Amino acid sequence: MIISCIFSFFLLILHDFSKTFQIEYIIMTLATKYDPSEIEQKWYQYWLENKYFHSEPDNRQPYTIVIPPPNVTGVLHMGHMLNNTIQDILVRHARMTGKNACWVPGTDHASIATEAKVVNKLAEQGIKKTDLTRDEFLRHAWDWTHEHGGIILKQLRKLGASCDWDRTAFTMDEQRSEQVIKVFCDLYNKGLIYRGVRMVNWDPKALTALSDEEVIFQEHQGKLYYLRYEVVEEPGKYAIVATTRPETIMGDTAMCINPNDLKNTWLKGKHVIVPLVGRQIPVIEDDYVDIEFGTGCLKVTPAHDINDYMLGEKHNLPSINIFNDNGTLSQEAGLYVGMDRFDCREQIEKDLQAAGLLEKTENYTNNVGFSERTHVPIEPRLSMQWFLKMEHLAKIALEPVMNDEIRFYPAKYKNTYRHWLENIKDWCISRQLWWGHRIPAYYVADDVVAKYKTPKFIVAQSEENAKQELETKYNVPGNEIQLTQDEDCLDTWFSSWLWPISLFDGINNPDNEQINYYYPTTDLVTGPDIIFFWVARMIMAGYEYKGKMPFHNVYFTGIVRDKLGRKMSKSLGNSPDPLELIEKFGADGVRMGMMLSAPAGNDILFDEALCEQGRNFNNKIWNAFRLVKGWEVADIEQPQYAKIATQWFDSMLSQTAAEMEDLFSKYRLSEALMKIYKLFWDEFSSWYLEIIKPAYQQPIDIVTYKQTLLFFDHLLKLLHPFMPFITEELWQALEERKQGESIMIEQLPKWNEPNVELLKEFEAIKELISSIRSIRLQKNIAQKDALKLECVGNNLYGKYDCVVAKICNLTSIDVVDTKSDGSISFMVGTQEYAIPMANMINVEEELKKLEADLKYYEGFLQSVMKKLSNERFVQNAKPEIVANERKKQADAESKIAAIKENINSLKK
RNA sequence: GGGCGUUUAGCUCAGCUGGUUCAGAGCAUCUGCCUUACAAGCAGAGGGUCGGCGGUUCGAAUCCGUCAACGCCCACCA
Repeated sequence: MIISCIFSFFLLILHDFSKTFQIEYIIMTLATKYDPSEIEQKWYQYWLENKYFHSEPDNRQPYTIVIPPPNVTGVLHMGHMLNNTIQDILVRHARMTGKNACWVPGTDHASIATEAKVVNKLAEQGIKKTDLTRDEFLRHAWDWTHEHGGIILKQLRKLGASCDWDRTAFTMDEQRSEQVIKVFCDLYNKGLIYRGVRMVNWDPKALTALSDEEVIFQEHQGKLYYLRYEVVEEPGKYAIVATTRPETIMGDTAMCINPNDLKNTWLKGKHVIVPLVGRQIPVIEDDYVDIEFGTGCLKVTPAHDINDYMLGEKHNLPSINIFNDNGTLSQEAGLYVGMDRFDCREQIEKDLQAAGLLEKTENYTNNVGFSERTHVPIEPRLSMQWFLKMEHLAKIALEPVMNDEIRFYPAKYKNTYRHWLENIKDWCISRQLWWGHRIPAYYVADDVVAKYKTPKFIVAQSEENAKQELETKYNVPGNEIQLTQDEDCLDTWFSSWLWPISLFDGINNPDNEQINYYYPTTDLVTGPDIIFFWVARMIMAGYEYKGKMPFHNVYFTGIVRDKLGRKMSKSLGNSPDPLELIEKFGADGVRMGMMLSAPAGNDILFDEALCEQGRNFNNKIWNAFRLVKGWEVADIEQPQYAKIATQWFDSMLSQTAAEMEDLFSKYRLSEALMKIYKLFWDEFSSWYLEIIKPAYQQPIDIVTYKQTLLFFDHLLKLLHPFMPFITEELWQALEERKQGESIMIEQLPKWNEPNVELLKEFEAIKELISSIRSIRLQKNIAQKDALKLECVGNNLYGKYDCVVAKICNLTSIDVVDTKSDGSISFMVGTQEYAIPMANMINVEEELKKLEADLKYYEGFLQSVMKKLSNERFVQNAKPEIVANERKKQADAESKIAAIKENINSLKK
């Protein structure tokens, strides 16, 4: 075998040198560093031109993702990068495994956020929203949307996102709007939507009601104020009330004590005077009051606190609304009129102090609700709003997630989901905003209501329909009908929850080909922060309107944080600009950086170093390509080492591909990426290519070459979903390609059955080679100085000799009974090897090493023996475990014997 | 106040139903190399009582209990 290796080596040397220049030319034309900038642009354009992203129903299995629509006027941030990288990987992978993949992009009108942006922009131009009519304002908003809308989608293209852009939708485009309105009417007709006065979360900055989900509770360092309320019936005596909000005393309509509170019994049936205000209010009793808190006296302000509101209802208290909608004090307050609520708090503290009505203050931390969008403290407020009853919808949405019909990755969010659904309250769906879907309720003039006994309003898909209904159902003559549409618009999420259906026109046109083919969608990739806002509600809408789940799987990404674990934020300045990153490391590099540490559900600690690792990997691939394409090919016999290497790598590739497929099915994408990373870098580049690499200026045999190109092709395909650009560039250059070919529409190959025995043996060979390299390093023997290898007793891995000889520059590999004097020996498994080292070994050093080895193995043997001599172990453990221990024992014993022999021979 | 989760090498994380894939991976570190694909690289090496304590078991990173630290979600205590 060695002879045949050497023989082919001579053949190589004898080969014609004339083509050397050509080889060097090819290598020179490719830079040593991969430069992604032009390449990315070029291939994205190519993909678009060839419409590879576009999908239409056919007879293949569909694979569908709907994008979580980013805000229409938003810009790309790191969260989007992560989220969309994952989606693109899934979509590209699906495309390459025979599915008809469709990734539908779009944007969200983001009612409150966009309206705020437009208001700000107008303010910069000196225009106040209140000076504009609704139509005028909306015109500005649309202008703004057209100007900035879709920037974010353009940015996604830089990332390589393979969205079907022909399907780009907007939550407020005509088709989507029509469906939203239709659903509203339908739910109203089903009795699930109602209108009423309720305590809601009021955002005094955006001037709108919010849903419970849009309120974020945060700890807030405040004060607890102890106020003195003089008792009417006992002048000069005071009841002390502890409150965090002294500015609401103008709204007090009672003081409440717990009937079982002995220390406050004296207040029963009495009245107290509200400080500063001077108004008398009754003392009422209710179990709700916590005797231990403060003084046990609670001021009751039914208009401005949800609990006080409930007390007010129960005890029939009047309600005084002391705030305007913007959070300033109203006329009804009587005092501090027009002052902001927080200024008022400060002022009232001073005034109470001055009046001697402030007993004391204490530092106090409490939970304050803030608006998710405007970040101002929420004001609980009584107002007329539209609500959606949730009981029925929650019921139909719970089971499918709990029984894994819809799978959550990671599954821990099932608990969160269940808890929310089981404690759900009705959804406040009206917003006092203009930018959004206007509520399709049409108010009938009062006289008409009286005259024709019509309802006060008609809910209908259009004004026209409402009129018709009045005419036909209530016999109102058309010329008497004057309708005014409700001023409010709908919560943004009331359109988002239809997204997987409305994108395929499934509400308007419930039996169309598109919805029938693409729905239910396959995967949803989103953040756990919108599990209630969006995920749960889409599931509700899915079952309510399609009778089916909206998606089969939900992949929850983590939050992107900086490497110190802090959330990325503008104020911290720790959020890199994604486009700059792409410029610096290439889209493929950044994609890899995102994926390297992004297991589902874990927050990712983003570090530029990860993108650098991604870029370095690109470079590695690039250079491997340069090497392979730089070879000159000759029609010569395939060397044995190359034959073995190709067999081995074929198995390695098949095995890894299978493992990757398994990881994909579990949504463990970062692990799949790590698999292919190691396969390419370690197994392919460091082992395979190094083994088959012809000597300098020698050609490679055609069989090995072709096989290598095939391997390269397969590796690129496995890599493509993660790194679409470089893989396309190299795949196109790998062989002659026709116009219209692309790696992204190629299918993954059918893999061979891996040869497990071969893989196992090859690992031993790697260990052998590493050991020899290690000896070279220790003994400072250059690679060019050839060595001999002796196999003591026998040669277990003889068929790989040509590989070892080539890589390690060995002149011979011989089986010997006793190794040469002055040789260094080592073991690979149970096989002992020796390298003759004429005069080069340091006996003392070797002895030291051997003795350390001996000590280790003796200790190891001892622990094995301890187990084996334990009767209970031998009795209870599974037989194969016991057998394994016995094998360990035998191996250890033979190693110990070999080491002892070595020591003895060295000591001679 | 309730619920969930996390704690394994310097960092980020894998370790399924307890025993050779059990102490792993990538990065970082250290040593030697500008070796003719790649210094954005090559070769080699060193790092951990698996958060603490207790229990179950022949055997525990893995199961149970408990404590601690951190994180997330939910909740109307002024």
